Amino acid sequence: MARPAQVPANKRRIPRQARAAETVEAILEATAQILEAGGLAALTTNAVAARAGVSIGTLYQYFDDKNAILLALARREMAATLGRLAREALPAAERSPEDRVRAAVRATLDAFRGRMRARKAVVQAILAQGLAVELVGPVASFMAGHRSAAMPNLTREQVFVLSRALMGTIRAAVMEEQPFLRSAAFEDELVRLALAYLGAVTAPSAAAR
Amino acid sequence: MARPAQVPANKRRIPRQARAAETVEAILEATAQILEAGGLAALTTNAVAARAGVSIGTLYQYFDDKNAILLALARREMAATLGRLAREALPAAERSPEDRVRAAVRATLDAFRGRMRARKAVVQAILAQGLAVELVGPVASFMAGHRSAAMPNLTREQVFVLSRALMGTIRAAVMEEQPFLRSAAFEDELVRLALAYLGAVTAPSAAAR
Amino acid sequence: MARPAQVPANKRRIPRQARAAETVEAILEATAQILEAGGLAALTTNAVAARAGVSIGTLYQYFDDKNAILLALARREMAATLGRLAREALPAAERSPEDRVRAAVRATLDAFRGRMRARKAVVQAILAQGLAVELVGPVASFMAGHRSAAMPNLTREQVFVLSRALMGTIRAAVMEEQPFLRSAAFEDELVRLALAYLGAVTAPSAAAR
Amino acid sequence: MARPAQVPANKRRIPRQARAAETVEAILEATAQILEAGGLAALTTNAVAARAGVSIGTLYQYFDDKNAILLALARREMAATLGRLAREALPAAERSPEDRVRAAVRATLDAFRGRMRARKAVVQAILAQGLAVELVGPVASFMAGHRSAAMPNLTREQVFVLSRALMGTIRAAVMEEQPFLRSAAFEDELVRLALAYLGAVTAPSAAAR
DNA sequence: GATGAATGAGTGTTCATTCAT
DNA sequence: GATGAATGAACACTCATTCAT
Repeated sequence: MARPAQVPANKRRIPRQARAAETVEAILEATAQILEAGGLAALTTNAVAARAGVSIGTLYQYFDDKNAILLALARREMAATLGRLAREALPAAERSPEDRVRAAVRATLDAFRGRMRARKAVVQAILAQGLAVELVGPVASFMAGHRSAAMPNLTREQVFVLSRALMGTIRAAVMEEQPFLRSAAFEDELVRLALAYLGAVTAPSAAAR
Repeated sequence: MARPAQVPANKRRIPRQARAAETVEAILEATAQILEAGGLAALTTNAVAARAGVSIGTLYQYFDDKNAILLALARREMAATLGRLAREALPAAERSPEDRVRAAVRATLDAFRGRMRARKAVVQAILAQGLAVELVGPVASFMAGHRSAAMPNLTREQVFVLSRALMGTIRAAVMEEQPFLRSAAFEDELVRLALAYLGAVTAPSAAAR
Repeated sequence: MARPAQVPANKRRIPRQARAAETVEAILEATAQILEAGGLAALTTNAVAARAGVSIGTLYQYFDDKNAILLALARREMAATLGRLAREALPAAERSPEDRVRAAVRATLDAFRGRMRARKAVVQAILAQGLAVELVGPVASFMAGHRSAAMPNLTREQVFVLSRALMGTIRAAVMEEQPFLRSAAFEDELVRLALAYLGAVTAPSAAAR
Repeated sequence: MARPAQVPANKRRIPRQARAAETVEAILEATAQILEAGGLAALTTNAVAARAGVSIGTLYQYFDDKNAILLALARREMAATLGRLAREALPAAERSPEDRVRAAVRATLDAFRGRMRARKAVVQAILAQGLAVELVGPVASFMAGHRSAAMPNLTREQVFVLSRALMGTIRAAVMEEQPFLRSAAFEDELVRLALAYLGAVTAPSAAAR
């Protein structure tokens, strides 16, 4: 009777009490930890519930299925990356192009420096479901959007190439667990790559078919 | 690298007779077809055996476990890519830098244009096991090795950035099933990216820390 | 029969206040609706509580367990059938035997014509627990009792055969969702069956062992 | 390779070896026993496998799902009933109508005299899925078919009423575990019911609307 | 060598029920 | 009295792998 009218499109419970919010957080944290420790193969619903200190039933009160947990985690991580971008890259907007690019590169690198294996697994799971666009999209459009202010409009392919070249390289470094992931030299090369490509796009002399 | 013969140096039988080689081939082909049709989730050993027209027991006569099949398939695909590189990129070696880069890009693109889903699944499975280095390595070192002939020595990081930027971008296009994967515009941008980066590395004016 | 009041004589609260009675009614109505819409498989206590606009805890304040709800619903439906019989069959008592039989048949058919799926599910659930006697009993004894007034005393077996033949045929029509359930032809045949059997019992020439 | 081409429309294995046939039989027998002992509620796939002395995986090698086991059992029981009908009712064909009806009634009663609870559960399960027509149909059409030789063609409703009145009454006796199920008096009344109805249908004087 | 029947640990998921708030 | 978050036993089902034939 007279429900508070908060019930969303998806049928699962939305936490209204403090305890419930804590539970959701515990589940996501447990998921991240398990991914971190054992990768995607170790991620079972029972394991998540156990590590979250929650019964399996509770887990299903907040998430439709195993996948939904992964998705929620991915969204959370993406939101964190966007936040970092906003915090680090935007303030650099008035400075030189190089500074701006470097800020963006560093924000992305930072995003991957924390829980590598967890991120790896999340990324993997997301890609396996064709949800990449939904989740990577915001980050890419952020990059493109804020660059177009001082730069020629990039084509669809150019935005894609620039964002994926950077993220793909970082991703590879994460996946292959390259030792130089945290080095300044690696960051420098990424910046060089982005600047060079942007320069080539702006002055389209070469590389014409 | 240079393994003695087709199948791993493990305890399982190494096919010495024609029929055995056919069986192995049938299993690998069945695996590729199933991956292509249904992705990694559809790949069960029973399904592979059935499609290969072989009993499940026979399958285990040639492969230690499910993973070994995937690995063998990955090796086969990598070998094909290397072959393409050798065939397409090497003959272009005497021509302009752009031609050489374009040949390499096209060879890599070609490698991904066939069985996208199968490749996607193989790549996914391989990455999930941290075997990327072993398998991607040869391709990367090929690129680096043959470029250094007419080019300044690249640092470890630079080889990594160049190869992974290209492969990562292509990989992303495959994974996200981007419509422009087969377009000339996409190939052009990849070439532009590689040339720009190589140019920046050669003339290291900007982007120095 | 003549139970003191609505709900079982068990340990759970007997509604004494208006609001409580409404709650019980809401729960029963919700149960019927869910059975109607999705059958027995869709009947979960949580679904009932939700549709009744009541918390799951409240539901358990009025019913011992899920089964008790089903039982209460069954009793309610049986009471309705008995009421219909009393209303339709008794007034016909002074008329011809055929009229009386037809009135009884129609009353029974009517009882099944409303919420077929709900009835089906209730009947199913009841039968599954061997409670048929308790619930079908009253109806059967009604038929037998009121017929014996103007008719030779029937043996135990005969009462059983007559009542179950009619109810069993109707039940089968409901369960199999026969299209002619609502047809006049079907009702005619049921009447014919009952009259023929009654006639044969009265004039026991044939069928003697 | 070169499979014997026995593979049926459903994907599950059809037993080709003797051992396999035994396994299927063991599973069906276990199912009947469990139903007999504990009813439908006790029928879990694990219980069936355990009682059959078979692993749960084996069970699923021969049956698509739990339901399929029940269906197979139902079919087996129905086949038994049909066999009994053929054996008992057909030889009586040249004798009096009463003898023929009695033979049919007895065959049906016999069918329910064995494992009452198992039958009860099977019947219940079948009805719950609307498969009644498929399974009861043959028996009903047998009754109708062999009667029409010496008797007026019955309408759809009449065949239904006759067969379901008999089976429904027997079913009720089984479900309610009536003590007279095995008595001669009960059989007599069933015969009387069938004969009376057939007589009334043949001489349609009464029961016209 | 080949077969395929058998295995069983393990998975995701449901839902009746409890009890602290 | 009412709430709804939490519980966890139980379930149906999968699939990599073994081994007697």
